[in-house]
Amino acid sequence: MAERVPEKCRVEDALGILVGKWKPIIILHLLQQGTKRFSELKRAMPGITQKMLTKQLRELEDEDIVERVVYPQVPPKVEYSITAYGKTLEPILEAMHEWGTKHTFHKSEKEEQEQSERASS
Amino acid sequence: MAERVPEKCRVEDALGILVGKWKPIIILHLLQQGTKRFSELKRAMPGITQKMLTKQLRELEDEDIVERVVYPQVPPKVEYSITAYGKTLEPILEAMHEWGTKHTFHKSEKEEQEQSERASS
DNA sequence: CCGTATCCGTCGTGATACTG
DNA sequence: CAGTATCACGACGGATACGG
Repeated sequence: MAERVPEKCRVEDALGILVGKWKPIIILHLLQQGTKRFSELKRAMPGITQKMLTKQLRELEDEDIVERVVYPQVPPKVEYSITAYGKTLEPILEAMHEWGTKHTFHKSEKEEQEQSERASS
Repeated sequence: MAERVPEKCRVEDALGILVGKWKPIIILHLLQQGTKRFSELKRAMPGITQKMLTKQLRELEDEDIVERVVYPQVPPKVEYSITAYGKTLEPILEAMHEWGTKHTFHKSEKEEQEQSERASS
C-alpha cells in the first residue's frame, strides 16, 4: 500500500470496464458457461433489451474483454466468448462477489439494529 | 466458481458502492491517510466541488463505509474516517488497482498493433 | 469551515418499431 | 436471428450562489 497514491491510482480503469448495468452479468455468464450465442445470452438475462445487450457487448468488445464471431449464414449466428484478457478480470469479480455475500449479512444486521432502536424509542 | 450463478450474483452490491466519480478516490485517501477533515479531502482532490464531495461522503456514510464526526465549535470541524466495514472493501480496490496497472500496458500494446496495421495498409 | 439550494447539460437506460 | 433507429426520461455530475 506504500506507493499507491490515490492520484495515480489505476482503480478507475477496471471500474470503467465493469460499470454498466449488465456488464458484470454478461462477463460472468461467459466466464462460467463459455461461448454463447446472442439469443442465449438474451434468454439468460430476463429484462435486458436487444439494444442494451448489443450495446454492452460492443463496449466489452471494444475493450477486448469479449470476442465476437459472426457466422455468415442464414439465419445469422453470432457467438460471444471471453478473451484471455477478459479472464484477467476474474479476480476482481471474485473479490466483489465474495464481498457482496458478506455485505448482505451486514445490511440485515444494520436493519435489525435500526428496528430495535425504533422499538425502544 | 461452481455455485456462483450469475442471476444470484452479489457483484452488483460492491459495484454499487464503488460507483461514483470520486468514491474510490475518497476511500483510498481515507484508507491510506486515516482520518481527514473535509477541507483536507477537498484540497487532496483538485477538481471536485464542495457539493460533490459532500454528496459522495454522505452516500458513503449511508452505506456505513465512512464515519463522520462533527465537532460542535466555531469554526466548524468535521472529520471523516473509514469504518471497519469500509476497510473490507480494500481487497477489491487492491484487485482493481493491480489490474489497472496491467491494463495500461495492454492498452498501449493494442495501440501499437493498430499503428503497425495502419502503416502496412 | 462546512455545508445547501438551484439550475442545467450530458449520459445511461429503456420502450418500441423496423431491417437484412 | 441479430441487430439498428428513434424517442424519451431520469440520474448524475458540475457551476454557481447563498447560509449557519
